[in-house]
Order: sequence, then C-alpha cells, then structure tokens
Amino acid sequence: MTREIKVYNTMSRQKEVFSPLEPGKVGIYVCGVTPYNDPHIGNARPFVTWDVIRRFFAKCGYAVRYIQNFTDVDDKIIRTANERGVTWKDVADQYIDAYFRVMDELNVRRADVYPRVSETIPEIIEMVQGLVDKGFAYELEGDVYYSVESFATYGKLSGRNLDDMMAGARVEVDERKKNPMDFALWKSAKPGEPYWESPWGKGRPGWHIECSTMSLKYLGKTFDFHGGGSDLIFPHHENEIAQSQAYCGGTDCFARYWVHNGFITIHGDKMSKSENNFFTVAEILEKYPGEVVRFFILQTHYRSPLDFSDERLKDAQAGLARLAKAKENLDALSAKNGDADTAAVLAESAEKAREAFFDAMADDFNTALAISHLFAVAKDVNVYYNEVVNHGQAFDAKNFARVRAAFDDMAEIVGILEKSAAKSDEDAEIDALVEERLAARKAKNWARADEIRDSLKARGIVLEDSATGTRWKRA
RNA sequence: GGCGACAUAGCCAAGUGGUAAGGCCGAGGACUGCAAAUCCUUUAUCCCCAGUUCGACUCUGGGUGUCGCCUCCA
Repeated sequence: MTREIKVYNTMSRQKEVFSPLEPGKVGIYVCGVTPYNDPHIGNARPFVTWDVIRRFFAKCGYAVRYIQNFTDVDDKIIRTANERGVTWKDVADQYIDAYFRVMDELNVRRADVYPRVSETIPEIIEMVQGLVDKGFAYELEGDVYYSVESFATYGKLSGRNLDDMMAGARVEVDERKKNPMDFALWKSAKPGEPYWESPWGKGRPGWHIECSTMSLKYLGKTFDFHGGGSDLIFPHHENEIAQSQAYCGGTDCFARYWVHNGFITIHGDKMSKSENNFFTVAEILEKYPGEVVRFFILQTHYRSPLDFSDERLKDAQAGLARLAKAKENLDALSAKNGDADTAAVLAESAEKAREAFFDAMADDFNTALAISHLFAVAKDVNVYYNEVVNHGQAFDAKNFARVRAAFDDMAEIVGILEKSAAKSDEDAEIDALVEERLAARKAKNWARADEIRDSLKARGIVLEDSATGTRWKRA
C-alpha cells in the first residue's frame, strides 16, 4: 500500500500520482454494457483491463469496491424487443446472461454490485428532480433536458467548448431545446415503450443519468476511479460530470481519476456494432481459450489501440503456452522435497522480477511491460527444471517456494494459469497409452513407441519426454 | 471544419535525454533412439526534415501517414 501508483487521468491529460479518497480503499465505477446483443471483443477490453487493475490494487493491499452497471432501459433494447415480440426485460436478461457467460470464460471477477437502470428508477427521478429544482434542467412536454449552458465547465473532460461543438456540427435541431447540445435526462413514453410514473408523467430515464445516479448510490458523491472506453468520453462522461457536479454542487465531487481504454480495431478500423465489423467474444471462444483472449488483450497497454486478428491471437496463444509450460514445471518441482541450496539466486531474481512487475503495474497499469517480467521468471524456472529433472541437480524446496510465490503473485494479477484441469475418462486412456509407450521405449521397441505417439498426435495429443517421464498435452 | 492520439525489427509491442524490454515467427546449436518441449546463440538505430543539447528514438517546430471523438458505440 506504500507503493506509489501513477495513473493517466483523462481529465488532466497526464499521469498523476494516485492518492485514494480514503486511505487503503479504492472505489471504482466502470460503465457496463447495454445488453441488447452479444458482447464483442471490443466490449470486453475495458472489463479485462479493469479486472487486472482491481486485482493489482487488491494485491497492493487496498480494499476495492467495484461497481459496474447494466443499462437495461434503452432504445436499442426496446427496439429489439419489439422486433422479436418479447419484453424489453427478456432481451436485457438474455444478454446480461450472455455477458456473464463470456466474462467468466475470460476469468473476469465479478463486480461487487451490478446495478440496473430498471432497479434504480426512484433514485434517478430524485436526481432529475433535484437538477430541475436547482435550475440545471427544464421540462418540455414530459421530457426533461439538461441545460448545458447552465454548467460553466461543460466540455472540460473532452477538451471542447460549446462554441466549437456548435460550429461545423450538424446536430439534430430540436427548436424547443434551449441549446442544441442539451441532452435528455428523462424521456416521455411513446406508445409501446416501457415507462415509469414520474413528476413529468409516464417516461423513462435518458442515457447518461443512470451512471450519475448509480455511482452516487453505491460509491457516494466522490469516488476514486471512473472508467470505460474512450468513446464514452464524449458525450457520456462529459454529461455525467455535468449532472453529478451540478447535483452535488461542486466541481470537486464525482470521479477523481478518469481512465479510458483504447479501442480494439480490425484491419486498423474501430470495431463497432454499428459498423458491423466485429467479432463476438463467444465466437472467438470457440477457437481460443478465454485466457488466450485475455492474454492477447493484456499484452498491449490499455490506452493503445489493439488490432484484432487471428494471427495475433495465435501469437498470444504461443506466448501463453510458454508461461503455461513454466507453470507446469513449477508445479512439478513444488511437489518435490530437497534441502540443497541450489535455488537462492533463482529466488532472488524471481523476487526482483516481481518487484519490477509491480513497478510496471504501478506506472499506469503497464501490463505489457509487467508480463515481460513474468516471462523472465518463466525462463529461469524452465532452466532450473531442466537442471533438476534432467541433469540430476539437487533440489532446494525452501528457496523454490519463494520462486513459486513470486510467479503466482504475478500470474494472479494477470489472471492467467488459474484453471486446474480435471481428469476425464479420455485422460485416463491417454495416460495408459503413454505408459505403454514408455514400456515400449524401455524395451527399445521404437516402432511401437512411435506408433503410439503418432496415433495420439492424430488425436491432437502431443508428447513430451524427459529423463523422469513423459508428459502430454492437447495441442 | 473543430479537438485529440499514434508512427519502434518479418509480425506484435514496452521504453528512457546518454548508444533500444518482452512475445511470435525465422536461422544455427545443445539435449533426444527420432521427435516434441526446454535451453543457448542470432535478427532494429526507433516515419521524414529542421532546431535545442556535449549527446535525442526520447524535447521543440514543420511535414507525411494512420486512427479516433465531435451521432448510438467499450
């Protein structure tokens, strides 16, 4: 907890030293998804990123409170529901389930709370009413709009001012609004739309307001981090700031650090639902394990664009396989006994690597650099494994435990190599074949040994011989 | 048009005013019955021009290129 953590704050456009609102605690609000279709890989990036950030904070000793919303009342959800002849709730529930299924595969830990718009209506109405009362919002025939001109610092986060936005921009002109940039806090219900009773009649919340209300409800007037994709900077986060600070009555309240991740692109162009150039996480998971996808995302700094392709995923898979191999070796060695003093240097360099890993994470969550230190430990482990297992060097259990602790700390933050494989019937059969081959090799019956190896290979099983036995894995 | 980001080896990707992490792929070698895995060795002067500096990939200015936000969007 004493480690200095630096964070790039979108608000100041520079790295700042993180100083928690309350010592030892971190409050995080990340904009979640609008559940109207299956999450694509671009949607997944912020959640994987924040999953690592929160794991890091936890490892540094902070008590983390992580809130992530579902915007389950929305035009697109309603439209989808009407097209399918089901309720908006059916649609939202379906895609919230899909979201969780996919995030579980990516090994993303659950948030502390997943508030939904539909469950936060009273608080939203209260906030909208408060904004009307304070003169920041006005009603128009059942709609309530936020008056951007009433908020002096509007545009601060995204670095724009109202004049710039007006010039050249062809915003839909609604003559009733005081300013074309005014946005809806509350929308009156049209036929066929879900609605809630309010002081302005039947209606539902506009976009933006839910995040202001939910963060206030679950994290308080002021909290540490607010995150999401860069495309949310404007207008979403800009509007949240306007709402929250107007409501709370001070420009020092609301989020203290704004953290925005870059986009996932495809052939260099932003992946987006509206461009229809996206891959859903689910379809990628048909070809690659979740941790490969996760690793792929984390090998690039979160603020950089990340180009998606099958080739990159394959690269990530190959790299992760090396770490997995080291983990296997780590496990195999950890099961051994031995009191020789052969791993002291190794332990020291592993702990040094862990320190470097934490330093990298503390510098604006540089997962790409951090992971390189994990590779360094992996290499050392593999070397030591060869010495002990294949060259008969005496084992040093005490110091090796330190290596393991360092490696596990790092892997846990990255969130990889955590699954433990359960033995299936097929596994047992393969074990038996491997045993038979081992016997054949002892008898120098190379023909039979190779026959078994080839037949397994045809099934996608690769064998690895060593001085002390044979291991196998699925390719 | 307004605002902003980025440009590093075959591919991906960190990075610091003082002579460029890591991963993937490729090549050579060790090990192996042969393989596989592993290990060792090996692959860049950082888009272009000008400037600041003892010294810049890293700072400043200009140029070129790519991308993003300004409308729903992670």
